[in-house]
Amino acid sequence: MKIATFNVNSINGRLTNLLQWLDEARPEVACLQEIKCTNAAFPRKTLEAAGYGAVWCGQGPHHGVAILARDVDPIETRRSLPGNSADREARYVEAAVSGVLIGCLYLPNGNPQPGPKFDYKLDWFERLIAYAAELKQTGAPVVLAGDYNVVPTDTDIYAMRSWRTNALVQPEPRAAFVRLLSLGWTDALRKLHPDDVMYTFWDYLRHSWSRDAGMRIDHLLLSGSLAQRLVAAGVDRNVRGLANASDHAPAWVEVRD
DNA sequence: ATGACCGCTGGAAGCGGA
Repeated sequence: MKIATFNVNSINGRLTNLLQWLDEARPEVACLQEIKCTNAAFPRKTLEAAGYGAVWCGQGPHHGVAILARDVDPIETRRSLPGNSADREARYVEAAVSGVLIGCLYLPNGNPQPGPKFDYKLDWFERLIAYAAELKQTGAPVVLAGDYNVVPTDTDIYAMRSWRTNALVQPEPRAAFVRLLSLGWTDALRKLHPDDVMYTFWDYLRHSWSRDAGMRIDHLLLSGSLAQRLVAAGVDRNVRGLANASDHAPAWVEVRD
């Protein structure tokens, strides 16, 4: 079973790229972030024609998440992260697919920092950690996949010089990421590729793609029972180099059925 | 490196992104 995560940066603006990637990579599950559309504007029929059922949580011009599943309809289990009923941003959706619980998340960017947006990021992270602890205790096979907006270590970024004050590399979110892992979650790409450069994002600015000035901010975290089934993990880098590309590339894991 | 690049809304220029 192949499970992928892909920040598409507008699902309707990226539909051709998305369909081409689905056709080539053929993931059983695809977690999407930044779909940037209302619930009504989600391209359900087009994806269905391509063989993918979907659940989605849209919001209009920003944010928005979705889970696609090949040949089946995902069974929606959540459409927000618990812990703050006043939080209206569309950043979490969850569904069961073929016996695996899929959490698709879009963690707040947090810039500029310090400031209210950074506080919101850290608060959201705390809620995620609390909920991840609950999920872990169930013992169910779970993947928490998405755009975490955290560069875990300095080896996950091409250079620190121009990013040192950026919210993506600050000690607080990095410590939160470590704390999340320490609950018993496995960073799948790092587990199988401990020393490799595995960037998932290249800024549109400064010719970042052609210089390979990237960073790893999209992650797939596996619960214990799912981590034991992990057989492969990677990044579909080529997707970033295509015409009209998102600034992110898909990351994926393969787990034994 | 004050900058750039992209997508959205609205129908210009500003916001959000990372």
